[in-house]
This record gives sequence, C-alpha cells and structure tokens, in this order.
Amino acid sequence: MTELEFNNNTDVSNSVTHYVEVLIPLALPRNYTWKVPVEMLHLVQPGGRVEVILGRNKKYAGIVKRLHTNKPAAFEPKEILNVLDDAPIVFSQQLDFWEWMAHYYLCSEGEVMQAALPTHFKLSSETVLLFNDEAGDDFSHLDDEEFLVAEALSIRKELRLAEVQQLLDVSHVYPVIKRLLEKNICLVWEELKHTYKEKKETFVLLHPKYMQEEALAELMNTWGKAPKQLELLLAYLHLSKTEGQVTQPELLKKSGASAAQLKGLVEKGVLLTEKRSVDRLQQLPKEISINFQLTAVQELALEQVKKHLEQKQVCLLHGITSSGKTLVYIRMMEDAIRQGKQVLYMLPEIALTAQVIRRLQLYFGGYIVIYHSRFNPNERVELWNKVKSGEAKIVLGARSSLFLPFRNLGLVICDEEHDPSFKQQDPAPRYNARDAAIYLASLFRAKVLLGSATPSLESYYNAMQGKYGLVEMTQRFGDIALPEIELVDTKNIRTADKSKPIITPALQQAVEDCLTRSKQVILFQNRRGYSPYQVCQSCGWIPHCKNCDVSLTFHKLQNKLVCHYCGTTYPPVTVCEACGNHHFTQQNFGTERIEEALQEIFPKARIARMDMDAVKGKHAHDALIQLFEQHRIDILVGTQMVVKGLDFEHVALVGILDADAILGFADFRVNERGFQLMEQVSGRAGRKGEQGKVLIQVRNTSHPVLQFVRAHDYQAFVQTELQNRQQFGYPPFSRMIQLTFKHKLQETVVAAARQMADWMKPAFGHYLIGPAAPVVNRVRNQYIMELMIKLPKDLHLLQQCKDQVHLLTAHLHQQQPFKSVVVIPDIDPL
DNA sequence: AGCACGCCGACT
DNA sequence: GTCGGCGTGCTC
Repeated sequence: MTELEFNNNTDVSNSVTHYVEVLIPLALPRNYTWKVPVEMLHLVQPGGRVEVILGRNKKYAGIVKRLHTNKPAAFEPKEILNVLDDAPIVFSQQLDFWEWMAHYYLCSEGEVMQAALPTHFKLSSETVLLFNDEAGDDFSHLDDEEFLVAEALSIRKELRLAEVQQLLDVSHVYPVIKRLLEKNICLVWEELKHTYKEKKETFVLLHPKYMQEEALAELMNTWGKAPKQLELLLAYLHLSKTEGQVTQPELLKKSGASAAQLKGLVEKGVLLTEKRSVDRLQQLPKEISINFQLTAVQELALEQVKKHLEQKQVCLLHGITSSGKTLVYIRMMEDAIRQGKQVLYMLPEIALTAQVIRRLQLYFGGYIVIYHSRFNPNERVELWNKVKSGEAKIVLGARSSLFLPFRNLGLVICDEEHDPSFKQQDPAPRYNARDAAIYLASLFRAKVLLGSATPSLESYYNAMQGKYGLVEMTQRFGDIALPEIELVDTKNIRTADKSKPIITPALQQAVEDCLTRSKQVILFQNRRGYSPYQVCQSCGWIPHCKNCDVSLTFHKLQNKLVCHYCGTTYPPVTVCEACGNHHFTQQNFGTERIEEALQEIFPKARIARMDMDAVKGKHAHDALIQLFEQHRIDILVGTQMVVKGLDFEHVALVGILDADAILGFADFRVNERGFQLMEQVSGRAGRKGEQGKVLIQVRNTSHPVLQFVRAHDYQAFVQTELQNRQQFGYPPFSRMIQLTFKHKLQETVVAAARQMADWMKPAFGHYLIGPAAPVVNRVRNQYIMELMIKLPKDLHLLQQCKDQVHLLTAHLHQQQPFKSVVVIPDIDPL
C-alpha cells in the first residue's frame, strides 16, 4: 500500500462516519441504514454480510448494498455488530439484478434476497436463556411454570427458545421468560445461528513409516497374532491401490471388518485415521467430450444462431421435437466455456430429469453442476460457492438458478421457453425467469438463446419484429414423420351413468394394437385424483371445501376428498347434505380413475401413473421414468409431468383423454396453452424409427386449435392467434398488470377492489378490466377479487402505472376498513 | 418475519 | 374485575 493510499484511508476513517445500506431478507418497505464503527470500516464491502440488530434485539445477517457517508436525517442509525464475510457472497451484478427485479416486479429487495439466497446464508438470531448464577437454587417463590424453566436452567445453564417451548405451553413462553427476567433468574441473549455444516468424513491412511515397500513387507512377514487385522490391512492396501483415497465406512464395508479391528491397527501405529471436510456434490472429471457430429441442417441452425447473436442479444430457436435443439445448445455451451465464460442452462423444474442430466454430464463432465429443488441447504451452499469461484462453468437448473452468483456469465439458454412454470406464482418476487434472464444477461453483456418447439407468442412476436434473432428447425432427426393425429368425437358416446367416457372404443382398440406389437402408450389427463367430484344423484349437490370455494376431488386410494387449493382432506361423503340421499355418481375423471379403468380393460398390461400424488418421494419421478425407459411399464398415465422433454424410444401411441378440459378455460391464453400442450404431448409419440399416433378424445371437435394441432402447423396457429390478440389488444400487443385483493370478508374485499379501480379511472380508465371475482373466489378462508390492467405497449406508461399502483396501495391501506386487505401486484401475469 | 402495544370477549 | 385473543404498526 502506498503512503498516499494509507493516508487517504486513515483520513477518511478518522474524520467521516460511514454508513451502509443493508438488505435484510424480509418484506421491509425500504432498505435500512446502519452506522459502521471505525474499526470495522476496512472489513465492510458491498455484497458481504454484516450482523445487525433490527427491532428490539433481533439480530440478522444482512447484505451490504452500498457503503456511503450520507448521514440519515430522519433517524439515528444503529451500529453494525460484526462483519461476517471476508469475501462478498454476491457480486455487484447480483445486487443490480435484485434491485431491477424488485422495481420491475413491484416487491421489496428483501423479498428478492429471500428468494435468491440459500437458507444457510440467511441467518437470524435465536433467543438463548442464560442462567444467572447469582440467583442461587432457592426456587420456592416461583410458580410451577417458572420453576420448571428455572430448574432446567440451573442444570443446563443455557436453553434455546425452542427448548423452552417444549417445556411449556406454547402461549405461555414469553410471559414466563419475562417474569424470570424480572426475578433475575436468567438473562436473555440473541445468538446468530450458523446453520451450514461442512461434511466431514474419516479417511484411513497408511502410517508414513510403512510407505517404503521394504518396511511394509517386513511388517507383514513378521506379523504375529491378530490375523483379522492383517486381513484388514490387506483390504486397505487393495482399496487404496484401486481407489486412491479410502474412507473408514467404505473400508469397513468392503473388508467386512469391525471398527474395533481398525482401531487395533491404528493403535499399533500401522494405519492412521484423519477427519477431513469433503464435498457434498458429485465430482466428475473436468473434461469436455463432444463426440457427435451435427447434421447439415443442425450445423446450419448453429451457424444462424451464432450469426444472430453477433448482432442481437437474444435469439429464438424454434425447433420441432426431435430436431436436435439440444445438440445446438451443447455446441453453443462448449464455445462459451472455451472462452472462459459461464453458462446458465434453464429448464422447467419437472424437465430436470435424471435423463437430461446424465446426457449433459456425458459431454461436460465435472464442468456442469445441477441446481434443483431436491437439493438440501448444505448442498446449495456448496454449489453457490462453486459458481462464485468460477469452478462451475455450466449450471443446469430451474428458474431459481438465475440467482446464483455468476461472475462471468457468457450465455443463458432458456429451454422450453414457452413453459408457464418459468413464472413464479406465489411468494414475491413474481418474476418470469425467461424475461429476467434477459436482463441478467445484459448486466454481463451475455447472450440469450431461447428454445422451444412451440414458442410463446411473446417471444415469437419479438422475433418477427426483429427484436430477437429467429432460427427455425423444421426437420426431425432421421426425418421421422411427425405423429399422425386423430380426433375421437366423444359427443355421441353413451356411458352407463351419462358421464364422460374415459376410454373410448377407438382408443381402446389403438392401445390394444400397441400392446400386441409390444409398444408403449402414454395417456395424458390434466387432472389428478379419481374424480373431480361426487355428485348427489337426486339433487345435484356437490361437496365443497369449507375453506375454499371449490368442489372437492375424490381420491380413491386414500379414500378421501381432497381440496386441491388448500390441501385439506375430508372423509368421503355418503349422505347428501342437501337432500339426505345416499346415491352419488362420479363426474369427470382424474388420473387415478383412468389407471383403474385401464386395469379393468387390460388386466395383463403393466400400468403406472405419474402425477404429483404418485411421485411424492425424492426419486420417485426418476425411478418411474427409468422403469418406463426400460420398458417395464406398458402404459403410463399422467398429468403435465409426462409432457416435459422426455425421450422414450418405444412410444407408439399418445392419448389425450379430455381435450375439452384443456380448451374450456375462459382465458385469453387458452388457445396458446392448448396448442402447446397438445403439440408437446404428441411430441412423445414415435421418436425413433416409426411414425407415432396421437388420439385426442374431444366433444368440441371443431375447436380451431385442434385443426392446427392436427396439421402440426405452428406458423398458421401463430398467425391466427396473433390476429386474435391484436384485435382484442392482448399481449404481445399490450402489457398486463394484475392486482389481486384478499380479505376474510367478502364485502370488504369487493369494496377495496372497487375503490382501487375508481382511483385508477382518471388516468387508466381505458385500460381497466374488472374488478371481478375469480372463478374460485375464496381460498383458505380469504375472499379474492381481481383487477386487470391492460396497457398499450409503452414503457413509460407501464412505469407510470406501476408507480400509481404502488402509491394507491399505500393510500388504500390508510383507509380504516381496508387496513388489512392484502394487495398483490403481478406484472406480466400468466 | 418478529415483536410490542392496544382494544374486546370468556373466565378465575 | 383480569387473561389473552389477534388486529396494527414499526423496525435503520
């Protein structure tokens, strides 16, 4: 350090007080400021964590956003207690990204931070009771509850709040602690709890004195008693030769020896044991082996993508199923990492299957890391650090992997770009990972490649307008024909109880054909459970959830009625509450019901079901896919889950059991959803060798979307749908903001929504739709109202509207009756 | 998210 | 009369 710098430094720290703007992972209305004690100044850095007190004495680990010298005028800042990190845990790009996201999606930066950081970085304090030794041991003046805690404390000296809660009745904890404090029996202390634990394993090593061959030979030649120990030693030598490193559990397992025998060898000074921290993440060799050749068509697409990305930040790759989009991605990723850049490859969560992971690991080995919801908090920390250090070159993950601390991002790939699950629905930030990725990439001047067989209208429109590059791959690999699509009209098919047919004769015949040719079948139904509702045969009464305004779904296996909105379960009804009748029929059908029907029709077939209920366990999903891959299942019945990017060789038939349920929603996106869903589902048929077949069971056979699906004509579909959207001013020709109002009283929520709409009318009257109650207008005992704002495409107007929403929401909360009305803004809702 | 403060119902 | 329910406000 030069003298000048040194002087500068001391000067500043002596004369000016420094402050830090800190992000706390809470929905606070703004960021708060703390004072930096002089001695900590040189340790504080943006992106690093500091320990601060918020409120009475709760401690948090917050992230420093900014270091400055502007003394706040309105309040006296508290001092930070500690600096927690030597190195920042996020870079400036992440801080900028968080700020952008909070502004764009109308939430607090704290909420973004909450979503972004692995739990182990978000420390908050835990109350610890300390025994006051001067209190003595006479507790006779205490009441029963005080006595219980005091006695425990006198023995243990220290109790966590959670332990006190176990000792006492939940609601009594605070008053009792308060009284013990007053009586000087204990002190309270807030302790920041660190939750990340390194994983330690015990390694076994040969004692250095036996490293020489002769010494070792000598030892074994003169071995006296304890033949079992000699056996163990030999096992160790063998293992260390084949594996390099030997861990204690591995050695004991492979040799069949006991811990005592190992201990004997250690005591003799032959072997050593050593605890070391180890990596939780799977380690593969760091090598790239791209061992495939692109076809001429694929090569052309790759060149076009590269060319577009020289000019534009974003390129859309529209490639029909099996056209080899992934191969293009792989070559793009290879380029990026050879340039020393990092790559983010985003996929919808359920498409992150073992199948996809294995495939990419094959090419990129240890350069690729996976980030999905099944990772535990400790693994997340390790992965975070690997991305931060730059050791991880490619991240394959779902939407939340956007938040990883990339230092040198060069390329983002958003595969299945159209997928609605890229939009986060419930807690804030309600971000769209595809759109946010484009902003994130811009912070790094990185490129974005969007890919889909059925691009969203937004992206395709952007490409048509020249905002994005556009590359189309219209040929399937090996020139396999797209599946033939056949509609099965269910209008005139009679069933015994007048309900919808589950398996029509035509479908039954087709399935049978497949089974005899030992081909596989996938049946799709967008609804889990057995039957959506039980209906009273005489009066039409349907059981409803007591917390939500929805009918209950019958799950036969659990023999329960389940509310799919709040998860409450009820015993099945046997008596109609309205008329006392005992006869119920089941209307419509879910995956569970289909599975049962299939068992009846095809008793010899191996049938499995894939939906949220059937794949609850950690690896159940992958296990099921593997069974299907190995052709140990003939018919797979499933919801959305079967649609996502799975690649099966022997599927000759796909059935969509109730297309009316897909096309019957009153939403301007139904056609787009319907087309994407059916096109994606049919993409599962006939992937190798022969043309597949798709049967669509539907009443409304003249629905326009079906004609496009039949012809596999994305272009025609887009043209028609864009015309519709333009005519009614829907996205991509407008921008939407949705406001959701929630309150436990219906009158209040209705009045609040109307009030808000009235306030917005002067400036935005043309653009309002509603307010209106949604189809399901009560969930978890909260009534719901919705107000839509449909704005012409104009960034200035959008910003103005967001500002207005922000302001008026605050205004609404000042009105006495609306104080507790929850207002949820959703930007670009789906 | 906590946590404290304050205002109404069911009890010693 | 009091305990304790939760609605409301505030945290640098």
